[in-house]
Amino acid sequence: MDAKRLSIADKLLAWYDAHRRDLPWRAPPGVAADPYRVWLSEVMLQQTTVATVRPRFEAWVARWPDFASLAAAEDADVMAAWAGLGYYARARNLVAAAKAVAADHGGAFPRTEAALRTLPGLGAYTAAAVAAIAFGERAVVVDANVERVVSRLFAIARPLPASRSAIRAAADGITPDERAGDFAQAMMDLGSAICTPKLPRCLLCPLQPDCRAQAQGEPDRYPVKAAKKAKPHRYGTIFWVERPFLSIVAPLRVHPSPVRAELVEAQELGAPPATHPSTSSGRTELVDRAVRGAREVLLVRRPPKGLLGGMRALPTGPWADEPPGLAKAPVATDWTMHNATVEHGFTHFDLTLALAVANGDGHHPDGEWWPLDRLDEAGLPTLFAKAARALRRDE
DNA sequence: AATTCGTGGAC
DNA sequence: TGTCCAAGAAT
Repeated sequence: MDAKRLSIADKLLAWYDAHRRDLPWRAPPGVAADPYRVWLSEVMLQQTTVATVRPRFEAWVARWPDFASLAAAEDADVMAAWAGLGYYARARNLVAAAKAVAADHGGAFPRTEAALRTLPGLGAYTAAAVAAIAFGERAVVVDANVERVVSRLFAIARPLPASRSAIRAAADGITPDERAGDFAQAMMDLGSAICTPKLPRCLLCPLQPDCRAQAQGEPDRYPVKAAKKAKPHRYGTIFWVERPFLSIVAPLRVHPSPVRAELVEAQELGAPPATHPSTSSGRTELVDRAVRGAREVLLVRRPPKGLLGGMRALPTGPWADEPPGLAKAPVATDWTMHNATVEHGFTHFDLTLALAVANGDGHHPDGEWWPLDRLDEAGLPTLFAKAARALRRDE
């Protein structure tokens, strides 16, 4: 058999049949994929590693197994479930897309790349990937793996992102009419296991004879990338306001926390309170919490768009080029500056946070008093989880 | 076209 | 230790 007669797609698909990864969102060979799982996994995997996604995907589908259940979910629950995964617009768009499917498509998920592309959170890559993997449509699927593999195969020297159109054209040229979904996943498995960014394993590569970069001797020179900008450093303050779980009742009627509201209401009605969403045993636990002097911390909901948009959070002041101190503190009170600071790196800037601590009570706009011993259930982005950890450690 | 969106792991 | 990077999208 003349290897030259086999197309790149043929060789890659043969390699895939022998070496494909077993992933929870992948149907076994010959079995139709579940579009919901394909879509969810593709969104989770945007700029996120398989190792990070795998357990989060399992937990997610156990809680929301299909489009209908997700469309009916509470926004706060969905955002909390996404906490720690980053790029939180993905979670907002996930719910919006699930609702759009229910409202505009009669509950049926679109099956073509063009129709998928109209859903929020489905861009060029994800629409093509879902169309190919879930529905068998021939679509040109270009992610960072494909960019790397293709730029090496054809030794595309122009730097990214200017080379995108050439890479796409080259990917189109090797995408088969049949098994386009397997081909896309094969490219990604190859990029993950063989055609890696550094130290590619060319000796194991089924496409080695076809690879111009390998022939040139320095495959890891591709893809060439434009120089990146320097990251600015910014400063901010996190405000930690704490109060006893149950002190006095008077202010609570006006500005109750969910837990307190239920307790007060139950006292008025002479009935047991409903179980708080974050508790499991109703009045017993509420009373126990009060008796043992449990404490609560003030949380807020960040604005729906922008950095950490829509997420539950600790109150913060502005980000600035210099430490902003107590600017925009949520309450006028005596603050104690904590010794340690929290360092956090975002994609486009690094942040140093000071920690201001105070005792407080009463009303805060959009505020929510949260039981300290259940803070892990609040769904805080990593930045705030770090701050809570730093304060906890020192108590 | 260039920015703005998180986070954790590999090296 | 800092740098790079990951199944990108929206604006």
